[in-house]
Parts: sequence; structure tokens; C-alpha cells
Amino acid sequence: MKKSDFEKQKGASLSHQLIKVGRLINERGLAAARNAFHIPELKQSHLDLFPYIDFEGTSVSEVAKRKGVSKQSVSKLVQEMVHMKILFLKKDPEDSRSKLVFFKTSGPFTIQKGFEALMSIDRLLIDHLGEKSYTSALKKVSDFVEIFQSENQN
Amino acid sequence: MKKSDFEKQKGASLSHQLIKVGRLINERGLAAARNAFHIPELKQSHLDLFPYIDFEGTSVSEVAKRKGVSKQSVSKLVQEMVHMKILFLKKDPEDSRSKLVFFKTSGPFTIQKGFEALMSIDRLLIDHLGEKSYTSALKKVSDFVEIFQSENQN
DNA sequence: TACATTAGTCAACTATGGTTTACTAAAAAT
DNA sequence: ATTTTTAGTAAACCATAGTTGACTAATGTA
Repeated sequence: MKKSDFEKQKGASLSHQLIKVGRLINERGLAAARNAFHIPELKQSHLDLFPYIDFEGTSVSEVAKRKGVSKQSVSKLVQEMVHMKILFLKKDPEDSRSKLVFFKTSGPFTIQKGFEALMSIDRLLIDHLGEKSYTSALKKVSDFVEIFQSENQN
Repeated sequence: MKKSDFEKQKGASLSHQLIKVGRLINERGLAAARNAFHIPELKQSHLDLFPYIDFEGTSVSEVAKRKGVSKQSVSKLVQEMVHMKILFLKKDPEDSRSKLVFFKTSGPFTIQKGFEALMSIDRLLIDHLGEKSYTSALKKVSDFVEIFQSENQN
């Protein structure tokens, strides 16, 4: 394999490009979120918890189960986010052992601001691609996510 | 913001979906590469070096500069990959301080096998999307990469 | 020729994001 | 009622991926 083939192959792999763009966006997303929340201590690991917390509140154990990590590690991250005033806790009325985790929806560090940060990146994409192209790309990429989440081997 | 809005917004963000699919593919890519090379010790950090090594050979310092990390850390990873027989070193005839890093192109652990591993993931995508759709997706995603690499701020 | 810079390495340290072990308290099962 | 399981936490530990500082040897420059 010659150099030119190598370079060609790298650019020609959709997988490769998807990994790359995912990382680039993630980098920006973290920066944007830190900025939105005015919290430089916000780390990747904190953001990674977001998708597993429902608006109706989710217990620490449930978040851990969904994410596939120990509840100890989730517990620590949640406490830090409570300190940062991004989340708050409420006793589960059904089970007094359990603590439900919620997003703060008022105050300076609401989840809405986090979304605005993410959306500013989408804004950039829309500006470059146009609304129509953005929408069709979204559909396509969502299909990819579907494929990789449903496929178990290969 | 209600739950339904939240879920809708998450699914509707191209950024979010791109981050997600990138991670899912990366996960599979690492598994596939470990398998291709029959080297369970192969780590993410090793794979991350690949894009910075040319077929004509690249010095440790140059790889470090390209990747934006210290040459000490690159040096260590390169040594490990030499042990794994993925790379080999050759003295630079122009500068006897410098060591050029090359991909092994013969033996059991060639870069070709690494590509086959990555390509098997692309195969999966082609099977699900069809050739035409794959190609148009590739073009689109490559545009995204371009956007995020060229844009410096928002 | 002497001095500064660069390539590479080693060892010690650091940050991150976990896990494992050990514990308390509440709930569920027998 | 006793035992077992579950929720949460704290502390110690671990792997990964990097940094910084100190050094050698080769190169480049005044």
C-alpha cells in the first residue's frame, strides 16, 4: 500500500470520518457547556451523565445501571453536579433509601443553557449546510446510531 | 421544558447524534483492531497515533508535534507498538539523533489488517444503507469534518 | 571552538474516570 | 422476626494517558 492509497483510504472511510467528527464536536460541546454554565470544573464525565437522567427524576442506582458503571462513581459525580447547581436531589417518596436526581430548571445553571450550548453547534452546521441538508443528514446519522445500537456483533 | 421536549431535542440534534455514533463506531473499531492484530494489549492511545504516521516514515518528534502531545508520551507508545510488531524504527540517514517510525507492511500484524478491521465496519454500513447512500453520507460527513477543522471559533 | 538547540529516553508525577471493599440504613423475602 | 437484598456513600485502589524535569547525544550557530 502506497502513501496515496493510504491517505485515500482514510478519507474514504465513513467510519473513520464519523469517529473524527464526533470527537471534534465533542471537544466543542464541552467548551460550550463550560462556558454556558460558567463552570470550568465541569468535566466530560459530568456531561456523560446527562443522557441517563430523566426529567421526572432518576435514582442514582438507575443512572448507574443505564450507563453501565458502578453506583459509587455515579454517586460522586452527582454530588459534584449538585454542588455546581446543575442537579438537585429529592428523596424518593416511594423508597426512603433512594434519592432521585433532577435537573435544575431555575437558577443560573439550568439544563436549558446546556441545550443552548449544544444548539449553537447545530446552528453552525445549519449555517454551513442549509436547513434541508441538515435535516437529511440528521436522519441519516440517526440511522447509523440505530444500526450500531441494534447490531450486536460483526 | 417537559420530558417529551427533552427527548425530542436530544434526538433532533445532529451534533448529539454525531457524537454518539462516533463513540459507538470507535468502540467497535478498537475491538475489531484488537482482533485483527490478535493483540489484546492494543489500546486506544496506540490507535490514536496512526493518523500521524506517514508511509515514508515520521520521526517521533514530528508525530508528537502533529498530535499536539509531548514527545515523551509518543516515544513510549511507539516503543510499545514496536514490541507489538505493528511499527518498526529506522535511523534517519539525514540526522542521526532522529528515529523514523514506519508501519510494518509484512509479518502477521500489518497495517493492511488494521484497515480490513475498519473496513468491516464500513461494510456493515454499506450493507444497511446501500452503496449510493453510503457515498453521499461520506461526502456529507467529510464536509462536517471540514467545518469543524476550519472554524476556529463560533 | 564553544554554546544553544533539538531528538530521544527515563523516571516521577498528575488528572481522569473509573473499580473494589466495607459500611449503614431501608425494604423485601422467607 | 429474621435474613437477604438493595440504595447510597466513603475510602482505598487501579488503569489510562498524559505532563514535567533531568539527562545524553547529535546538530546548528555565534
